[in-house]
Amino acid sequence: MDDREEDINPMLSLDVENNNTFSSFVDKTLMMMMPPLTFPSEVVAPSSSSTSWYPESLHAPQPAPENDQIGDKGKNKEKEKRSRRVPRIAFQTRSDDDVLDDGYRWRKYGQKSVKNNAHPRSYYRCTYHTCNVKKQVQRLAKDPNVVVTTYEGIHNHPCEKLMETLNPLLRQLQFLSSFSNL
DNA sequence: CGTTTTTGACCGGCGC
DNA sequence: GCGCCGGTCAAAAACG
Repeated sequence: MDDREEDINPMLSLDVENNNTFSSFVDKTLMMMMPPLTFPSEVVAPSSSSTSWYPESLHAPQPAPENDQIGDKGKNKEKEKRSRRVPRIAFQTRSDDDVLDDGYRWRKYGQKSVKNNAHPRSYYRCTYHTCNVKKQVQRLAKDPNVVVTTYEGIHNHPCEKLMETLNPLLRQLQFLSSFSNL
């Protein structure tokens, strides 16, 4: 059961310019709308790989990574260890605030300094019991005004805040539609 | 008093 | 093997 292909959605990044504009609104709305999807837990569960899941652009500036040709010196194993990479999404936001409110509740579980970066990187995990979606937040070494938030995994539960705002509306809808039943 | 943050320890992968 | 690096754990502190 291990060799499900995971190369779906390797990396997607958006750039959001201003924090107080429509694009910011779209950003947040996107974040709130994504989760209502439900997945079998095994899709979200195993994140055992400790390989870096950060976009290359966030690592120390290094020369172009050649091609996919990896060390073919001698016998290249070609084992292609198929690191079960979980879909990751990175958001860049120009903001003074490190934590943008995406509607979920997160518990911080670590913070590390980043090489070549004055600002640390913070690690968060979704607090919902069976949901181990993770995200990390850091500032760009160059241009510390930009906050990069990288999400890993897909929430297997609805977003509380979404429901909070949605419930009154649904109630209202229900109420209004009750008239058409008469 | 339950939950979250802080922070050094710990651990696995990788390059030398 | 050794040390660096990135990621996680967990105990204690902080918080509300």
